[in-house]
Amino acid sequence: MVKPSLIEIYDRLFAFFGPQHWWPGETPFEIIVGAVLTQNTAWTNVEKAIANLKDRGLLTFEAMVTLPHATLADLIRPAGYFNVKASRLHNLLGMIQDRYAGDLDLFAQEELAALRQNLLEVKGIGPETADSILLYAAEKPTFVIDAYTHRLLSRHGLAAEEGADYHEMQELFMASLPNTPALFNEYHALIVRTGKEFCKKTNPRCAECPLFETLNS
DNA sequence: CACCAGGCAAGTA
DNA sequence: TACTTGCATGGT
Repeated sequence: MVKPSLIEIYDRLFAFFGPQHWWPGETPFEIIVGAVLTQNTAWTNVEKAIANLKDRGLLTFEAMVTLPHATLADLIRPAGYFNVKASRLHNLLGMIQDRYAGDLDLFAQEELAALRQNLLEVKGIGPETADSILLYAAEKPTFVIDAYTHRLLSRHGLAAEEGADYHEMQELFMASLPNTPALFNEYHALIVRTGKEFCKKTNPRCAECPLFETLNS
């Protein structure tokens, strides 16, 4: 098997699926909330939690930052890990309140490296959640590595080994592609789309995947 | 019924 | 450093 380049993989996925219009959220604030809620959780469950907040008019920074823990936890219950995630959301909103006066425009104007550092200092925000927020809510040029990306690199023999860590995989993408937010946005979205559609453990459809022939050529 | 889903932190050796 | 475990709901 010949190892495909990351550019070739992108081209095949884009040709097959077309633009994905990510993140599936309407505002930067909704994207930030969704990024925490989707941690190790199916997106369909996140949608229910977001709807609970939205239906009550509580999907705003001001409302959520002051919501009692128990109330917030109850509203986001469908997303799972609700006690943990309520704390994580409050930790994150607290940091944005303290450092950026609760102003997401100000937040998004911060420099990439400093913003990433500030996000990672929040308890409950790891590299993937931080990068998702940076890329999709603040449009910073950073690449998101998630479980689907890990499987993709591993399956195509592109990961260093089974033990390739987050930073290594991120470097692989960022060293081989133009560092533009629009490209990183589309590429990650396409990887998730492909993973959901063709790589599920239950009912896999590998042979129909746009990367199948590349993989077996 | 068992397994899985767009992580992360804390504990153990 | 390298595992292991807790956190939890809803779909298949």
